[in-house]
Amino acid sequence: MKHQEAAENLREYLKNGNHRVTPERFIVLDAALDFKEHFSADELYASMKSSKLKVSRATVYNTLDLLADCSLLTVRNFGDKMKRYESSFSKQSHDHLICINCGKIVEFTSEQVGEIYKNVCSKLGFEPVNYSFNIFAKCKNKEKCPHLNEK
Amino acid sequence: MKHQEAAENLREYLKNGNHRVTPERFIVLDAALDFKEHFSADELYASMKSSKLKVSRATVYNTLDLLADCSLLTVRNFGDKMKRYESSFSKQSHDHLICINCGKIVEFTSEQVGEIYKNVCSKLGFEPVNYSFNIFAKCKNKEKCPHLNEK
DNA sequence: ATTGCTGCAAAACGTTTGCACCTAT
DNA sequence: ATAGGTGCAAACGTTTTGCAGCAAT
Repeated sequence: MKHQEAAENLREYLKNGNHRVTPERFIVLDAALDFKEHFSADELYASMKSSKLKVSRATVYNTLDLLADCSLLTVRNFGDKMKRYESSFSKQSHDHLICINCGKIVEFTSEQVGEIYKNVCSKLGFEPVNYSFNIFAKCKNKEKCPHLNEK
Repeated sequence: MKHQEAAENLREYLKNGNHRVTPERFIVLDAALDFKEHFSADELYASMKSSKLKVSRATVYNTLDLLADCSLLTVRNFGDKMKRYESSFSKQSHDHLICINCGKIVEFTSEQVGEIYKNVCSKLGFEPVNYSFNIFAKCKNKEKCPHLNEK
């Protein structure tokens, strides 16, 4: 258990929610928090598989939902068909710019967006839950795009 | 051909891009622009089918991509697995708030978001292409959510 | 005549589900 | 003892693809 604090949070959440405290859930948590950057459920599953961590695909998917529910992971949607997850720890809140040449994801922060988010909710009479702000853009010199030839 | 101006744009785009000017493409265009609000590819296909418009599913999917490429349609992604499209005409640019109780989509406008979008791109050295700003929220009184029992 | 487009069905893809077994409570 | 979770494979829903025939150029 590399991520003690997160594990404590998870344990708490499980107990309060009539969920069982199973070893698989902590294995997935550890693997997810180890994953640098954003990952999809299947990427995590594949990575765990190759690390000989024996948790089924269904459990990985289920557990990721759970970890998102208890805010240990944040869900991201970059316009393709896969959900992405990222650790909620160790990083201030941020948004994403996706390069449409190469798929590279650049993170940026803007406090203003968070304010707009709250203002819109209060103006429309909704309780804020979450928001997603993604920018799609391309390098100004297409040829220079550092990742253009990666995929 | 109900949407003359759009059809002209499409014809232009097709000719410039080594695409053929086929009747199917204009049928899909018309149906798409007739569709109020946001729609998925399959919703449009189903609706066209029940209107006896005989265009295959593959052609609907291909044509929607094409129409998005030439900016007659705008692509939206609301965090579920389906892409949504909407007419780029007749509406000022806007963003979306999605009710997580009922799925209802509320549109709002904020000029500030557009500015942030451009600023971030120029600061990071990217050419702006597009952005998506989605707010996920819920009605303050869950019981009152007008669409809660719809699905 | 060429080559891109269409329609159809089949495949692909990420994700969810059904079910029998297991295990935390 | 009993929900709830797990693993596996099969199903799912959306989208893409392969291919033979067709039609715009």
